[in-house]
Amino acid sequence: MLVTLNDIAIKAGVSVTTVSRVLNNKHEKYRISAETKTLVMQAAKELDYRPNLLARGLRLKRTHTIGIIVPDISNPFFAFVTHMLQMFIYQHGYSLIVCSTNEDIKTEIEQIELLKSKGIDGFVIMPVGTTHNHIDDLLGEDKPVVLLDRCFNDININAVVVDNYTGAFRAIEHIIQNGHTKIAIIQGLLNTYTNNERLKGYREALKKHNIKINTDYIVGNDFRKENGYIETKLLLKMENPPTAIFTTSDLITLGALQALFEGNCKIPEDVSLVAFDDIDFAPYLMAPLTLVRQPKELIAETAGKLLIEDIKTKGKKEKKKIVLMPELIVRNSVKNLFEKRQSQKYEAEALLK
Amino acid sequence: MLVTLNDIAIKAGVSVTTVSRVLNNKHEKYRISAETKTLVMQAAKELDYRPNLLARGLRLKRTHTIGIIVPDISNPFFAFVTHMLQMFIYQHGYSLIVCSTNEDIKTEIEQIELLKSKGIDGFVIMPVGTTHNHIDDLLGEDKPVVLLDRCFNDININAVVVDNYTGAFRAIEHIIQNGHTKIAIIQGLLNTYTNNERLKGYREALKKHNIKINTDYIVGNDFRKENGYIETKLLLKMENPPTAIFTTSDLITLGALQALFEGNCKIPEDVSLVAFDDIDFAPYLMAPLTLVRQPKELIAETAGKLLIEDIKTKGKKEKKKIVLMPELIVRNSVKNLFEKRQSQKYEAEALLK
DNA sequence: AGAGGGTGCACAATCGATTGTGCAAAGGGC
DNA sequence: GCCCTTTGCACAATCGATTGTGCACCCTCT
Repeated sequence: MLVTLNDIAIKAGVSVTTVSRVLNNKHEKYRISAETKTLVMQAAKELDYRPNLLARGLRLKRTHTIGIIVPDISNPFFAFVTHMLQMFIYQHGYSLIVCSTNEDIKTEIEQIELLKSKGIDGFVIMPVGTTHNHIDDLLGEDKPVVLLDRCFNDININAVVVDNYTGAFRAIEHIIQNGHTKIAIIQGLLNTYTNNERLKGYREALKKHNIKINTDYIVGNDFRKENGYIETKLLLKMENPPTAIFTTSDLITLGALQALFEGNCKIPEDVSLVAFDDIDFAPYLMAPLTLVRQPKELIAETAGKLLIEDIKTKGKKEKKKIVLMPELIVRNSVKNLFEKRQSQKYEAEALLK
Repeated sequence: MLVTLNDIAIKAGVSVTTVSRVLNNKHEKYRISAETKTLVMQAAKELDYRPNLLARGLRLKRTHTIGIIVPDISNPFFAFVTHMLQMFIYQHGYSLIVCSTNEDIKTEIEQIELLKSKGIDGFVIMPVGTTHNHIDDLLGEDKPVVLLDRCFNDININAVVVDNYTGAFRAIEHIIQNGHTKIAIIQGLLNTYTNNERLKGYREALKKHNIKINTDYIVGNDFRKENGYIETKLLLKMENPPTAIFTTSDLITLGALQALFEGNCKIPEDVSLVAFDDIDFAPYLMAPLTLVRQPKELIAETAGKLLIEDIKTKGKKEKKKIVLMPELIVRNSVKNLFEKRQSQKYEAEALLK
């Protein structure tokens, strides 16, 4: 078994109390003599003492552990954010428990309960869905919480999100400015914050440019690859298929690429594609992908800061909602339909001569 | 504060002992009357009791928590394996603490110490480097450990690895069979198990086909993207550049792609490329990538099974080293130099006529 | 009625660390 | 020499859950 305070106490010939006080640097407050102090330090070093963090956590009700609830850590966006967050908090003396929920609200609730039982100091949550009683409960118990990527507008809570609305809006507007009017969107999980905002951006952009919304072009219901694959297949089979597709997550994009590939559809010649979420390989795809990039590093670091601040101030500080701006990266996956018309015009003119 | 056994005891009018026994389903062993049992159950339900896992862990020395030490969770391969592992062990009632080491042995040692202090029940470790005193210590303390992806041949320990040697060997042989002799390898972190094996596969394949090894073609020292980028740039600038490059991790591949892209090098026309590690987007890249795929799901599941078995049998069972076979996926990133010669021959013949 | 056995539960120690309080011993002032 | 202060440390409770042991009480049998 591990070395305990008691072992040190025996070796140093003092009480457990004294050992604890020395090791916690409280020798001044409790007037431990310099002599005793070195004696204890010596013994501790020789025995290679490591505090039992379960016992300490039980006593102090602080575990220096943070829990993160993520929908799916195999999604590159979430994986990257998790990695950054762990790096950040580790520097501040915290460790991270990671829980994947597989986008299932029941699992999410269970995992949060489990983490509470483990006495963690704070939560970073990327919630599924739009109900949030379980998160309200956390707030009620004064547990530090930061929502990440997805949030709720109707509660006062720390949150770090990207302006999904504007991101989607700009993406769609970019497509429209290239002459498209038949634009499809493959949604992620319905009723998530991110999906709602992205859909709103899609709708508003079309509305602004007086393009009638065709609900047949609004498809999908899941952030995963299979969703992107199936919906793209179906879109391609439509009588009046879209000329451009907006995919709302990296995994959806992956599925869409697969379907387009199998259908022998060239991007952007046959179909234009714009994605939400950065994809590392985007520039090197058959068609370098135009996409909406989220500031991933900044998201993770901001969330980490917010949470640790909340823990240190014991929730006294006001809750903040921080909205970060995504960026549209234009590459070469959107066909310019005007140019086509132009060239057709030229060809026509040439014919007339 | 959370509800404790004591709260239930008061509400039910019995002792804490009895409450504990009822809730742990030990009413038979300790002869608790059916009456008392329902009384306690009622009270527990009404108060929405959740056991304090710190206290339980302290007492029982079991926390139902597993720690995973991963070099870099933002690496897609590691992220996927971590996700699968978490899913698997969660079904068995365990949760997962994730620690990234950033390929730093010092961090790795620290993290392992930390996890020990947290009283976790077992480790899954993807170790950095070739020294393993810290892991020997774990074995000495009878902590269940499973190595994953990387292992050491000189200790008796549970491990799940891929046959990196054969994977690399086949990849290089495939390149050779397409007529290449100037083949470069961009290595990952030196002296890691995976890197050593992959390098050995590279060497042996060349040797088998009587191709002299040019050490100028053996470059790189890190599994990250920047390494792939820089080394590819340098390779392209060589006086006598390679005609094919073997990248030994997905992030190295990403960096290499970037360098090739910037250098306006077409794959496979100008340079051939074969990668180790599956990349989701591989089929849809400008040149659909030929690569060595590792059975990721299987790796994770096997490791999970092995670890849980080891925990349940308290290390009584014999240690196993499980070697899984990778698969060479041939796409279109290797140029066939014979065909070129063929066509040159045809052209020459045509000229002669 | 008294012995013997079974039933049903509580006492108290334990895991390891933290901390308010109390109490000797030493030192100083008169 | 006596009282008071200061110094230096230990006692014991506490966090919440688990478990070996002990002990009333009741029933039954002789």
